[in-house]
This record gives sequence, structure tokens and C-alpha cells, in this order.
Amino acid sequence: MIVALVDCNNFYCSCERVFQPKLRNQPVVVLSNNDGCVIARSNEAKEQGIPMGTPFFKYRRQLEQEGIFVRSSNYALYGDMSNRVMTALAEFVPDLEIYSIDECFLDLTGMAHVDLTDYCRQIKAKVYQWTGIPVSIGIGSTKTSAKLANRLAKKMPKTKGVLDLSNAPHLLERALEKTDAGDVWGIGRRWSKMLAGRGIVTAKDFRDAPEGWVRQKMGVIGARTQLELQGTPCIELDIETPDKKTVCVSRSFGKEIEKIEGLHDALATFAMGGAAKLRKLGLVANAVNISIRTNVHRKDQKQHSESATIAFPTPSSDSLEVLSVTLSGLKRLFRPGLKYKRAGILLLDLVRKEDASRTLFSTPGEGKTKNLMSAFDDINQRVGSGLITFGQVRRSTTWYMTQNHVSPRFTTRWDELAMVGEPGQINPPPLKNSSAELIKGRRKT
DNA sequence: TCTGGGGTCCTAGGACCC
DNA sequence: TCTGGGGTCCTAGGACCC
Repeated sequence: MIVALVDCNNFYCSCERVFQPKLRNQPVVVLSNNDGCVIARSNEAKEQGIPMGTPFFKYRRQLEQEGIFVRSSNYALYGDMSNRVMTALAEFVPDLEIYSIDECFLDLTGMAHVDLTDYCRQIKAKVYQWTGIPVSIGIGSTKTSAKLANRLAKKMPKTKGVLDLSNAPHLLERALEKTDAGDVWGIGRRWSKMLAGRGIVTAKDFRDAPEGWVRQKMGVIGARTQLELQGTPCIELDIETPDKKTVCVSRSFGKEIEKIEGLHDALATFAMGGAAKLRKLGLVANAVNISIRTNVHRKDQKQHSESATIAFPTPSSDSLEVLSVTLSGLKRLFRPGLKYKRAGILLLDLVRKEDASRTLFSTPGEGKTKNLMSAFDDINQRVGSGLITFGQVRRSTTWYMTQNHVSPRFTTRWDELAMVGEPGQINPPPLKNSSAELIKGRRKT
């Protein structure tokens, strides 16, 4: 096996920069939903010591003082840019596995006759030319070593963003020595702490640790990771994207919610979103799990967290059915007098619509609601998602996320396209209140 | 005051079956 | 005192990933 891992550099920040050139070469951070945590940083922001994953409020002062640009997350933009990158990669390699929104494994087995470093440099240059997104590429004889190579390609300027460890034992040895065990793909915080307690600090230490012990302490996952570092592939490329087994829609709220109506509005919206997602994937769910939870960070408040799983009579992706089951679940779970901060639905036991078991009287995804649902999806697809919905889904604002720094959806909304002013200059629409304006605009249509 | 969201896989233990 | 053996299925929880 020879496999390359293509990983977009600081992906969310890079997406923001494509259409906002003033952000280039400047420190930028992107926040999670609700403007909660820092989840992406440009290199400049990393250099200024902004850590990953920390709460925004703790760093707000520093970010302002140092003039660091802040953006709320904009998944419509990132998702579309991701598609563009993956489409570009598919021009070069037939067999690829889209691993996450910003990562892709390429199967280079059988290309041993070409200079892989050279070839990957070309890929990197074309992806940048076509999409504006910079990527790094690591090559290895297993997925785990490709990951390792990628990490070093990013860190070491002299690699110019491409590092091949697939046929370079000396380099691989040095790479393993330089990498912390905890930075190996598959070794998280818990295990790296456990390993450090045994004096296993570097990736090389881990590779050379007694195999029986690794198997016993870290299960088959740990054993596989170790074998992969030794050069034995244990994790295959998933070229065919396997069907999802669950679909989850959940959110923390901008503020705490005490009344059942607020939770009703949020969960109704999640149910609509989840059902639409199922239909888009051609799947149906056998059951839905509804969960609500108070604010886990407020130790001073009474805590409650509960979920209920309810099966559908027949597997379903029908919005009305998901909606009514979800709302009946809420009634069961809700307790007055508590301050809820988060809710969600998890659609589970998913199967392909055509594989779903049917009953004497109905076939999943067929019947009288089928036309209604496809008309529904069609309208929302053309005019903007959420334009039409059901009466039970009130458009309440009590639970909305806080997003104070969101940029336009440059590539997926006509009314948010980048504006070209003076030659060579791009003026995005004002950032403040853009969502409020949008709702107005939508009503006009 | 303010702490994300969406996934997968594995394991242990209990319930249940013959 | 001694108390079978071999399974499957389900669930909760823990680990990991981005």
C-alpha cells in the first residue's frame, strides 16, 4: 500500500481568506457554534499563542487587543469549498477516500514508478490554483504513517508541504523519533498519558513497545496502530463511502430555556433538518433518540440530562412522522423548573430506503407522503432551505445560536456573492446583522 | 455572563436462549 | 461442600477522530 493524505491547511481560516483577501497573512481565528470555542487558527494566530479549543470569552480581550480577526463558523461556505477541493483531487487519482471535511486519502499504490513527491507537488499547486485552498500532503506505506508524514510536511518548511515517508526508512525513523506518541493518529489524550507513565513518550517508543502489552492495555485499536507504524497496513482505504449509521442534529442554545415551548421549537427544527438529511442520503431510520440537557458548566444549577429512544412503526424519513415522534419524546422528558441549554435528536438504525423492511400495509419512503416530501424538498432546495415548513415548527428565536461574526455564504447564496469593486478589490457585504437582513430578503421572494 | 457538533468502533456486562 | 456450557443480542460507556 502506498497512500497519501491531503490535508487542507487551517481549513476554515483558509476558506474565509479566499473571498476576504484582507485576511491573508493576518492572524485569523474561527469560532465554533454559539461563538463558543476557537476551533481554527491561522498560522499567525497560532504564533500569537491562541490555543485550540479554548473558550472564546477567555481570549476575547487578547484577540481584540492584538487585532486578530474573528469569524463565526460558516458551514455553508466550508462545505462547498470542501467539495471543490475533493473534486479537484479526483482529477488526479481515481481511488480516494474523503475522510473529513478537510482531509482526503489518495491511493497511490501502483504509482511507484513516478516520483511521488513531484506528483504530489503538482496536485498541491493545482488545488491551490483551482480553489484557493492551500494543502499539505504526506505519503506513507500505511494510513497512520501518511498521517505522520502529513504532520511533518506542515511543520517543516523545507518540505514545502509535501513529505514522502513511504520508501525512506531513515527519514521514517527520524520522523518517529521527533513525533510525540500522543500525536500519532489513534492515540488520544487518555492513552498518551497512560503511555507516558510507562516511559513511552515518542512514536518510536510506541512502535517498539511490547506488542502483547499494547494489545492488553489498548485493545485491538492500539494494536492496529502499532502495526501500522511498523509498516503493516491494518486500516484499508474506504473508497466506497459507507452509508451512515446515525444522523445527529443537536445544538447548544444561545441562552438557557426554561419553558417547554422553547424546546419544542428547537427540537421541531432539528426533526425537520434530520428528516431532510435522511431523504437526501436515501436512508430511512428505524428509531429516533431525543435528548435534552441542562448547562453542564453551571455546577451551581440543578443538573438534568435525559434521553429517550422511540421506534417508528415502520422505518421512516418522513418529516411529519419524525416531528411527531420527537415532540412526543419531549413531553416525556421535559421537567419544569430546569434551565435547559442543549437538545438534540439522533436518528438511528439507518438503512437504505430500498432495503428497509416493509409491512403488509406500507413501504418505507413510499405512499401518500412521498410526493409531499419531494415537493417540499424541491421548494426548499430552490428557494432557500427553511422557506416552507409545517405549522408545528414555529420560527422562534429563543434558542438560536449566537453568531456575531459570521461572514457571507459567498458560494451558495446569490444574495451573498462577493462584490467586485475597484479592480483587484473584493468588498464583502457588511458582516453585522447579516442573518436578520436575510430573513427579510427571503420573505420578499 | 460566555465552554461545539457530528461521527465511528470496541468492550464489558447483563439478559436471555437452549 | 458440591451448583453446566455455550451461545447471541443489546446497551452503556469509553476511547478515538475531525
